[in-house]
Parts: sequence; structure tokens; C-alpha cells
Amino acid sequence: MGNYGQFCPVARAMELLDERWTLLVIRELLSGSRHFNELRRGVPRMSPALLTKRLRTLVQAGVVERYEDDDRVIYELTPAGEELQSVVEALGMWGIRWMPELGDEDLDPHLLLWDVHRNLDLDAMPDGRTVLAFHLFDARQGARDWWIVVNEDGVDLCDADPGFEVTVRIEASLRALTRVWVGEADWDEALRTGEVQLHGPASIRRQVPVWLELSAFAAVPRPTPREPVGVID
Amino acid sequence: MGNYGQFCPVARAMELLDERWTLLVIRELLSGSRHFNELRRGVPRMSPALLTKRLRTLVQAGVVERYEDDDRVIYELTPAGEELQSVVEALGMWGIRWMPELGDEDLDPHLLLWDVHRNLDLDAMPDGRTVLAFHLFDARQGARDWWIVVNEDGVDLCDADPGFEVTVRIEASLRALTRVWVGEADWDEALRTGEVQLHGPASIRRQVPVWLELSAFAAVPRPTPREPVGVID
DNA sequence: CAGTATCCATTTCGATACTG
DNA sequence: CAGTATCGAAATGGATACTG
Repeated sequence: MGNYGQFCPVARAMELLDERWTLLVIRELLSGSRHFNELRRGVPRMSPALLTKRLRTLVQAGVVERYEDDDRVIYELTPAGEELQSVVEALGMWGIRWMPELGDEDLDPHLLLWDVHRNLDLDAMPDGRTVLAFHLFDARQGARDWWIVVNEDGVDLCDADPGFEVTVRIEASLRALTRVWVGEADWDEALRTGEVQLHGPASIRRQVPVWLELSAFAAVPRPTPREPVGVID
Repeated sequence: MGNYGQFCPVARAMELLDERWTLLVIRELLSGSRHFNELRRGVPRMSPALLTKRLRTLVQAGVVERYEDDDRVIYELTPAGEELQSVVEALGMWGIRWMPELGDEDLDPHLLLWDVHRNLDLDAMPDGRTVLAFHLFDARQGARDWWIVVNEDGVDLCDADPGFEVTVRIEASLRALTRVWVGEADWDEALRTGEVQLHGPASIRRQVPVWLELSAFAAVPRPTPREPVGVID
């Protein structure tokens, strides 16, 4: 296995890249994760043993470089790995356009918050500390409440109340917030229908859609559903 | 399996596309194959049972349409399938740039000739019949000699002498011709070193590199090998 | 933090032969 | 032509627990 026996460059690329999880690990590295346990948070359903194995393969293939710095292990994309951005982008754009709507099994609160917390528009946020509290009322016990703490030191994601004053509180179903995140629904509509609710001073509520940058694929135009044939308008 | 449990569009796309062979079948469909046994020639190492299975999955996913016309079964990409061109292109460009040099196990005479025969520049070829004879002296017995017959009716690939007068004869090792085909070597050099030899009237020999269009990825610029650090020139 | 170790159920695929 | 049928070997990966 692994080998297609073809000289075709597509086949050769897939020999490396069609292994389960591989491109998701690459995606994580492209979004800036550099440590083992950071990577794990981006691919939570992947076992650590398998992550190790994939990283080894990628290092071996010259796509990832592994080194130690100050006793911390660092994984980084090589130039070859960086160029996989075009592949990941093409895949994501295709996926958001053509894969069916999100099923319940695609929703993952941990992953959603992890994504949200690393895509905040820090420049748009006020100085000092900002605390975003999330309540996903239908998420599984233990993954229902989250806090994102932003200050000069960076951004922290917590699944336990850090005790700071909350700047704004965001309540939604897991599905509703995910749909906004991937661009299946838009902020205005989600807020108007109440699927996503913001609690806090109006001036700050208005800022939330600015602070939360959405998934890189949220803005991809969706295919226009084909008009029924024979209908004239 | 199949399911990553992620809302990420890259993960959703890979749920469909990371299965072994899938993107190669798509590639075949993108290059114009429409019938089962035509597809098989593009993925010769794939068992027919598996091809059936993949086609079913793709139809189910809305990427391929299957229908019968005049008792022939036809497979065709849907608009969703056509859009996978961007993915296949990105993969191929990456593969040709970053995968290691061709190993012996990547070489396949049948596949090479199949590719060559469907990428001839017919407009550049003379009227009447043209017969290209190939001799791959190191290919396995039975895959050593090939004839491509071009006439008004189209292009035919034969592994047995069709008996027509040969217009030009091309002799090379399997590796040498494959390397030219994927752009790892260029025509001029291959001819100069004799790795590829043409036999026939000079005026026609000059035409061969025009007639044989190369792989779509042959023209992709290759990465410049990094200069050794510390060397000044 | 950054992995190892273990273990087995499940899948998956390749090879080969056959069919309406 | 367009697939089915069958079978077994291999590997893949998920779950879980553990470690320096």
C-alpha cells in the first residue's frame, strides 16, 4: 500500500497525502500550531500514537522539520510543506461548496472554540483584558461553557471560569455558532433570529462580529442552486 | 472511519477524497475517460471491484453521474466533480515539485503510452495516417513495443504491430521517456545524449517533440535547490 | 510536555476468476 | 462491455493506559 505504481504527479503526491489525518495535521501546522499537544487540540479525535506516526512520515518526506528548542519540541513546515497551502485551500474551498450540510457528528465544541480563539482580531480589541464567555446550551456536559481571555500576553482558552469579569457573553446552540463560523449562516441573521445571542453593553455587542474573525473558508461563495428547469421568471 | 468529526471544510472534503484511488479516478474523468474500461486503463493497478466501489461512492456524493446511453454506461463529472480540477491541479503541481525522483516502481509503460496517445497535438500532425512506433528496450516483455496510429478517425494505441508503415520510430528506456514526459528531462537534452532516439526522416524527427504534448505538469517550474550556506559566488 | 506501549477489531485492498 | 464474486493477508487505526 501507499504506492500507486504511477509516475503521475497526482498519484505521487497522494501516496503521501491520502493517508488518513495527514492533511489535517498539515492544516494545523499551516495555522500556526508548532507543538505536539497544540497539534492534538486541532485533531482531537486522532490518537497520539497516530499523530506521532504521521509526523514521522512527514518529517521523513521533507514536509515537516522537527527540532528541539529550550527542551521544547517544535514542528515546523519546510518550504515543501508550506506549499501544501494551495492543496489545503483548494480542498477547503471545494469542501465548503460541495459537501452536504453539517451533520451532528461534525460538530465539536472544543474544536470550534479552539478555532475561534486563534482567529480573533486582536488589533480590533480594546487594551487591557477582554473576556468572552461562551455558553453552548446544547453541547455535551463539560463542553458547554468556555472563556476566552485576551490581554497583552496573548489569548487563552479556558473550559473553567477563570473568574474575571466577563466583557460579553455569547449564547448559542453548538450548531448555530458553528454555522456562523463556517459561513453557512451570517451574523446578522443569526442575531436577528436569536439563534446566537449576545449579552453585554450594546457598544460591545456590536464589536463581537468584528472581533471574531470567521473561518478562512466562510467567505467562499457557495454554488447557486440550479433553477428548476422550465421555470421562467 | 471516513468521518473525522470535524466541521472544518478540509476535513469534510477529505472524508470523501482521502480514500485510496479516489482522486486518481477523478483525474481520469477530468482527462476525459467516460467508460469503465477506459477508466481502468488510467488506473491499471486498481481492481475492478474497487473501481466499482469508488464510482458508487462518487455517484452517491454527487461528484459523478452515471447513466446509460445506447447500452453503454457513461460516467461523467457533475459540476461538483469538475471543480475538483483545482484540487487535482494543486496536488499535481506539488507532487512534481516536491516528491522524490521517480523510482522504478513508479514507471509503467502501459500508462505512459496511454497518456501519450491521448495527448497528441492532432492539429500539428499531417493529414492521412501517421504511425508512431515506440520501443522501450528495458520494459517488461510484452510492454516493450507500442504503436500509435493516428488518422482521421482518431487515435489508436496498439501493443501489437498493426502492420502499417511506420512514420517515425522512438526508442528509449522506459525511464528516459517517462522523465521527458513529466518534464524531469527535456527533449533537447534527451535527444542529444541519445537517451531518447528518433528514427525516420529528419523533417519528421523534428516534429516529434511538437506532436507529443507532455504531461500537464511537465512545465511546472521546479524548486531551485537551496544554495549551500556560506558559499559566496 | 511529548510522546510510548499494547492490542485487537475492523477494514481494506489486492489477486484472481467468473458472468450476463 | 461492465462489471460480480470470493477470499484471505495485511494493515490500519481506535481505545486506553502508561512514562521519563
